[in-house]
Amino acid sequence: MRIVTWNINSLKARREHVEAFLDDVAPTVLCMQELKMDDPVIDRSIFESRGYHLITHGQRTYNGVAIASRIPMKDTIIGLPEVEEDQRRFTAATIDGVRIVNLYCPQGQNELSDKFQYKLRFYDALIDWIAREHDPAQPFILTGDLNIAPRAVDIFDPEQFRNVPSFHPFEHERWARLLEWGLVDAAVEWFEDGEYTFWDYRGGSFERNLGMRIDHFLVTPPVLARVQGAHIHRDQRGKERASDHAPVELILGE
DNA sequence: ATGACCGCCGGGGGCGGA
Repeated sequence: MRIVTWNINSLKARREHVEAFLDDVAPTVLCMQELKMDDPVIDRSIFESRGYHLITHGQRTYNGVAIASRIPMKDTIIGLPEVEEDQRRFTAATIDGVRIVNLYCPQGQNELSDKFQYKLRFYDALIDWIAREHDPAQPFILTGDLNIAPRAVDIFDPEQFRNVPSFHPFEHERWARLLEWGLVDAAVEWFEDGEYTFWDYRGGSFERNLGMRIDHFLVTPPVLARVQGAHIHRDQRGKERASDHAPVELILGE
């Protein structure tokens, strides 16, 4: 099973790139974030014509998440109100016996912003829900645009981002709690330092590799034992009209 | 090199993103 997470930054703007990715890479599961469309205007045929099942939790202008899967999805959750607070950021499904949670976590703007408080509440509610409803001994994947660079090597200038959202100690405290519960950063060991998943549109960040690793796969030990590799589809970020995020792929064996 | 880019809505700039 090959699982990809990709913040596509508007399905409308990225339609052709998504279609080409499905045709060329053909992942088993594609978790998407920032669709920026309401459910009724999402063209499901993009996915269904290629043999994918689809669950969507769309939202106009901002946010919006979806999962496309070649394998039928069970026990789907479309939004978790106590976590999202009316912003559409959460989908979950069980695929081939693996519980997959696809998230678009808040960014936080700056540490004095109400949006940063919302980000911290989002993580607190998420951690409570995971601990209450799940068991680290079972196969579980938390993926998506988590908007946290966990280590100094996961961000191009950790000094500049000291106490800035994406690399803030309060976020690292939440990250540590996820790991304490039993999750493991499954992709990182397959990457070199300085391999990122996001580059800002401004200032030629991609050409200069001024990026961050903020799109992740956090998995429980039964999933970790199946990991055969991970790959950042960096070529996607170099295309014309690219998303500012690259797709990240996790490869699982039987 | 985050005032410097991109997508959104709406039909002009302002907001959000990270």
